Amino acid sequence: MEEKQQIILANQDGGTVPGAAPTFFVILKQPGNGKTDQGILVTNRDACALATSVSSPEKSKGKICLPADCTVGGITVTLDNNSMWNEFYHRSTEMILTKQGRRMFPYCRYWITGLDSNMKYILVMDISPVDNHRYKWNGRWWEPSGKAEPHVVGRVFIHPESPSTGHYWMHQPVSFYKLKLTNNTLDQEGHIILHSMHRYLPRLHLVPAEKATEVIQLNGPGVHTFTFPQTEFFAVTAYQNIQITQLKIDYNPFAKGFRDDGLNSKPQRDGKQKNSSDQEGNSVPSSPGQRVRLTEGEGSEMQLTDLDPLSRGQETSGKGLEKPSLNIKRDFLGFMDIDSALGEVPQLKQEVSESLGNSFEDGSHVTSPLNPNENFNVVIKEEPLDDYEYELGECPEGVTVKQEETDEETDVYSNSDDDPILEKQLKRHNKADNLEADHSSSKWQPNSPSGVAKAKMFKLDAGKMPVVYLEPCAVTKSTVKVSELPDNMLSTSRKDRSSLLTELDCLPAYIENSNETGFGLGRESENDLGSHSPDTRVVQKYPSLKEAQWKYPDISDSVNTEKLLDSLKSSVGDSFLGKEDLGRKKTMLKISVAPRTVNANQNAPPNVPGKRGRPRKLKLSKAGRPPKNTGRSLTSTKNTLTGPGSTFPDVKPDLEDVDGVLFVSFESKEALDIHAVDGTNEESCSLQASAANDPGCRARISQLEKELIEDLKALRHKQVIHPGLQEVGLKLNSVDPAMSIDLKYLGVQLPLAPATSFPFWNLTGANPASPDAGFPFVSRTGKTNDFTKIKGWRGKFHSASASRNEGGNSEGPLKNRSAFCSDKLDEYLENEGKLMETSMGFSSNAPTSPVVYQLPTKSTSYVRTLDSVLKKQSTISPSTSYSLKPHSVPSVSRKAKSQNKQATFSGRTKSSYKSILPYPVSPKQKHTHLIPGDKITKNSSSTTSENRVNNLIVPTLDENTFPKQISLRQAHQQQQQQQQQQGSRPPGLSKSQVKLMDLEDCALWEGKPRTYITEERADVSLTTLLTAQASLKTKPIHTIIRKRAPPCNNDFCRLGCVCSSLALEKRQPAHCRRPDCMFGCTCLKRKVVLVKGGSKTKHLQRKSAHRDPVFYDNLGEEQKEEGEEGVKEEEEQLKEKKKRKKLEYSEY
DNA sequence: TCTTCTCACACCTTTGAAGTGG
DNA sequence: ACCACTTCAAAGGTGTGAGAAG
Repeated sequence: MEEKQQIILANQDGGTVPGAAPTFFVILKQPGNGKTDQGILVTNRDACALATSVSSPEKSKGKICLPADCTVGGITVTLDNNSMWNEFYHRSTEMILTKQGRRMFPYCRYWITGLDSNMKYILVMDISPVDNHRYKWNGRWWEPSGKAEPHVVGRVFIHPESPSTGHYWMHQPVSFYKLKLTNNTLDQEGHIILHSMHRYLPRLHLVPAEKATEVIQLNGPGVHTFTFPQTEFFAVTAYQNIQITQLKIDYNPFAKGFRDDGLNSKPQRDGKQKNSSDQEGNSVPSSPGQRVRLTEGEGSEMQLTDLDPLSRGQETSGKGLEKPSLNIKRDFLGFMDIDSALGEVPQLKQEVSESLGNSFEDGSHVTSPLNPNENFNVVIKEEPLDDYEYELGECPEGVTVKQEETDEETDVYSNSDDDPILEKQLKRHNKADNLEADHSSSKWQPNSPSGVAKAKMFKLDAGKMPVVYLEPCAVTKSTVKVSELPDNMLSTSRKDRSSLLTELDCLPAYIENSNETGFGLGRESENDLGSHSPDTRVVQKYPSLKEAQWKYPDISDSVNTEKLLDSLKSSVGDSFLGKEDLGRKKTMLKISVAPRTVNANQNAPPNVPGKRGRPRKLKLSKAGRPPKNTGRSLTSTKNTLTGPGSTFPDVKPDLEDVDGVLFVSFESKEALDIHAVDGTNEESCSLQASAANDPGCRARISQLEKELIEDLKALRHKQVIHPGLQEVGLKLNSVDPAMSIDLKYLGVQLPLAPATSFPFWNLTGANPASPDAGFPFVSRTGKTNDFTKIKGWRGKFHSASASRNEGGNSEGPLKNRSAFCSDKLDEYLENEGKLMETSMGFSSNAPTSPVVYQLPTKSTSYVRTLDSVLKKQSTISPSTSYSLKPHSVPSVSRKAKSQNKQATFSGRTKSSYKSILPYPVSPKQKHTHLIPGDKITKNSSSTTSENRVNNLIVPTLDENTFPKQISLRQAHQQQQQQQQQQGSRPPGLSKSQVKLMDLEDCALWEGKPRTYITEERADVSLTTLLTAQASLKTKPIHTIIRKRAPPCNNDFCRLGCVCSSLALEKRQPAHCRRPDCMFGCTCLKRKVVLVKGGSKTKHLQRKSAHRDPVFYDNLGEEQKEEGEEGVKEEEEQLKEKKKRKKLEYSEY
């Protein structure tokens, strides 16, 4: 078959040496500089392989491994993924063409050396037809089948990071993985247009940009072209050779799903590949198992089992195969692993590479003037076969260019004459300065508003070489020569590590959005210019790589190859010459580079290295993810949440003030399970200390544990209702999971009141395993209410539960305990209740005892814990700490910190009252106190002023700062007691604060809520706090407050007096006011507060954000809803009367 | 009828945003 | 506020297989 194939090829190629691989048609060009004997150096093996190469069966190809190096003019380009290419090449590489463009796999990735570190280069890749034939797959190999269709010239791929300095190019692999192939001749995306069932060879053009003028002739001086025969491929729309398919599947990470171990593994496909498998089985291992998969990124060297030793020796690196993934880093690491045995570069090898690289050197185009000393410095990029009839219609841009171009370059283009262009090129080099000025002034103005770099290749006339334009970034209105780029762009810093960035910036055109379709037809747009090769950055991190990167294979084969090629060159070269004469096409590269300052370049957004990913859409909200405005959700959540410090269920902490708020909820079964499993035993342990004072407590705890366990077993969906809620008759089956209900209408106080006041408190509070699942979880930042989204939530919950065993009331052991578990909440509540009980009995002078149970300070807890809050608050000024009574307002700046233990203890209570009174005027303090408000502002989009008004004017008892179960009323009583004992205003309180407290007390005793704001009170507050915001005084805040009944001490109010609520005017429409309905008026349904994110979240958040967490019951909302809000709520209330109020305490 | 091409599909990787926590 | 890290979903790459087109 090989011979047959050779014959076919020879005949088909006509004029070529029989057996000469088309690959060499492209490559070989006998230099006219008298270096003929150095012509193409290819080993016999390679020659034979090449002769039979592309279309020959794998068996013949399998014996060779084409060299990875190609040296031209002292510049060596190494095909980085040579092994993979060879493996594909052995099976006749195929590349899929799609209408939208398909990437190459393997793609071309090179290492380059020998460049001038300071000089800038532009890397251009094009794909040229290997011959003038159309091929077909006969089931075993490719065979010519007719004449090729006209090649669409003018499509090139300019490396997105061009131009960059040689230093940059040499310090990292140059990848062209973004190059896309298409068979859509009308493609406007800038992809390279190929024809299916044709044979192509990629070419790398290295164009010096340092002194290059705007127009660069690709076959001009200084331009080096490198080709690698192994990169030859057949363009197809569907894979013909199953082996190629398998290789692709094996090596391409995106095809992982089709691997044998994958779900999509393709069954053995006989198809067209009738006998090929057998053939290959003998020659080249094609099975994936035999190949080393680099997809795993292990960086292991490819095992070239199918290659002979010589071939192996030619591998540039152990990692010959391109890893399927684009993970450059891994690739790079793989590259690091080089074979030291390969050592230095033999000169002979170099020559071979050079000759390969010079393949198309035209006899007429000799050495590059830039490199007169180089034997092969002149690389002539002629179309391999000029007999192609280039499609004029596909490249009409030339006209456009001419129109745009008014300068001398335009003329050059239009002339498209070899000599004139070359001469001009040379002239430009000689007098670059003059030309630069001219060019810059006359350069074609970028039309792209998006600043996208566009590469255009124009086919001026039939039979003439196209001209490549780099459309400058639209940012710049005038283009400049590459040589005119600021020197600082080449600064040392850039040259080194930052070279990438700077270099990228140097090319204004390269922007990710480069692929504009609107550009002219035939425009050579760099579709992916904007994208950056990921490789680069990785490599830069390893500057030392360069030394190690080079492996020079044994060149023994190359010598033979050279001889062989020498014999071939004459015939081949002649044929090319003849064709070239017919219609030599010159590829000119016009580079229009916008002048940039260094800074501008560095700041160029489009070329951010490492950002090779697609631009991401701005997501307003992700479906599967909590909306970013978590603050709102938090607010809403808090709106319905009842923190331990809240006296009334509906009293929510400020949105921001997560501190001190205990969010106890189970949003998932896992959490519940954890709780159920761990909490039982742990709870008892943790409560030992707290219950130590109460001998009967343990027994009760044990009993409750059992009950809870039974409940867990019995209840559907493992829903466990908090005993406190059970007491009020709440049933889970009547609860809408998506909604929560204002508990105050249920008469439920969470945390529940002390046992003395509420008989069932002990029961509830002591319940170690009481699953307070009804509390929706809110993350620390309030961004999510799904604790499963918290990193390591599982472990943390477990650990938190486990930590319970450490139990005890001591602060230390409990620090790391999570507050998410309801058992902890119960524990906390219990302790708080006891504390309250105790504190109420204490003298007002006695400092508040610390909370027995302390929550984790930080880190392990995902919410701000009470402990952390208290600690934080404990750092408040001594004046606040001195205050013995809980109500003392910390007017003193937090700067003053009390470190004494007593201060810490009292700080908790103190802090709870800190918010009761308006904040001090001090801006700093204000700021500190208003932090919650600020957050609210962020989250709820409320204006700062509004927040401040709400936070300041409304005497807020920040739930966060008042986490304990102590009710405000109780606290106030304590305060009163203290005040009575002290007989004077507490130290640290300003007169205005004291006055406000008095007013508060007055309101209370007048049967109004403590938060009742009289005009006088509002004035005082505003005067004190909002002097700078006089406008806020205008807000009729005081009118919002509704009357509230004083504590009634009625039996039916044991869970919390609802009389005041019922007495409220606002409540009338929402409640029948009948005591029978205190747990939930079915007569007049009260609004339902949405806990979990929903449409109402926003609305509720806003309200809750401004709410006084403690004193505000539902009235708080009403207060907020002055004006429109008030009307709205009225409507809402009426509307929701029909709804059934439900409280969610379910876990799932 | 055959070859070639197109398209939707499932699967996969890549990537950056979002979120958490120190 | 910053950073490191994790998680997630969107975007896009990939080959497949049925069907269309020639």
